[in-house]
Amino acid sequence: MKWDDIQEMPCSVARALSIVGDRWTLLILRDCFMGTKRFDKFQKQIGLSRHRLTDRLNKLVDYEILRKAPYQEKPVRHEYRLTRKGVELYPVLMTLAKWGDNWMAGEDGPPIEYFHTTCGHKTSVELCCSECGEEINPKEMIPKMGPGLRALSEKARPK
Amino acid sequence: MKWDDIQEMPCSVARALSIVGDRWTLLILRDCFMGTKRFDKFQKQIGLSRHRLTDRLNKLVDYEILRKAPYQEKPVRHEYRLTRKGVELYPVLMTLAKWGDNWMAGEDGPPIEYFHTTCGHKTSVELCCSECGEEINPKEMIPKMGPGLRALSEKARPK
DNA sequence: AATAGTAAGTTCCAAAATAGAACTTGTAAA
DNA sequence: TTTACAAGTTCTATTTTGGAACTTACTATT
Repeated sequence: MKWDDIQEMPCSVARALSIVGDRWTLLILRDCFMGTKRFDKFQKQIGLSRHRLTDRLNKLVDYEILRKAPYQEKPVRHEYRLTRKGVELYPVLMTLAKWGDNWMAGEDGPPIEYFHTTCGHKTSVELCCSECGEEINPKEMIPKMGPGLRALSEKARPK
Repeated sequence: MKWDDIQEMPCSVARALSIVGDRWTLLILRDCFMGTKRFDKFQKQIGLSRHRLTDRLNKLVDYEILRKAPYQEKPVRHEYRLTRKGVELYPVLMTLAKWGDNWMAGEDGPPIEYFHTTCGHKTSVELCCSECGEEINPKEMIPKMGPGLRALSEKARPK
């Protein structure tokens, strides 16, 4: 199985990972959420090769997760900004960060803490049900075949 | 920057990605949450090479995200089960799935839908503040230096 | 006018990671 | 005796990556 084939899987996790599931992309997006916008900043903060960075940024632009916006003429220079599609990856990064805080932080504690300006408290994120608002326990979630899968299986045996 | 160095970064996202940030690991864990436990099942469902699968499963066992449990003697066969540390990656997978549903599903709609047995509704997941319960908007979250980073900067200039 | 600096890349090559197929081990069933 | 199964291991060709040097288009400094 080649990496590009992952995108064809009828699975939203696989499809998402086909874009962000490599070594660097989520680190680039983490930096975006911290305000980084320019090529050199990404390169210094993340420490990946310029070659790879070019690649990844282009891919993110192709998929409309970032967009290039000129910030000067002569010579033209662009910065990379999150689109709405990109901003909506925030929960992925925050849940990763929370897991890292809980399981990888060592005895010094988490490197970063978060404050929720809306309520004024030091906070952490929780995954909640959109309907009842309760925190989600994996055992209480039942996956069922959705329209995407049904459409596929109908194409497979067309009557 | 080599991939193994990522783990040393004072960033919980980077540390988490040093374990789960490769092409296959999160797909393996997705299958775990769907109930897959055995080598051959993983291999067939994901389509990665046996070699890679061996590697990734061992890594997940080393990091105590999965553990091996014997399910027969003669010959001894093991299955792979999520530990608590592993189960706590559920929010990462669900936020990825939600993003994939929203942005990668095509016109047939999401392949899988979820039902929350606790409240009985078809649901999707939301990221909420642990303190006030409101849904989180990235702009309302302020990152501040935490104890992990402070400890580091004190080691850097000892007095 | 010459030199250095900056931002955003591109080119090149050696090294590392991967895919896919074949092989191995221990066992049971036909 | 042959076939099948589960869970790997070994092998080689291919792909991806890291890192350093180079490029382009400008601005600032000497």
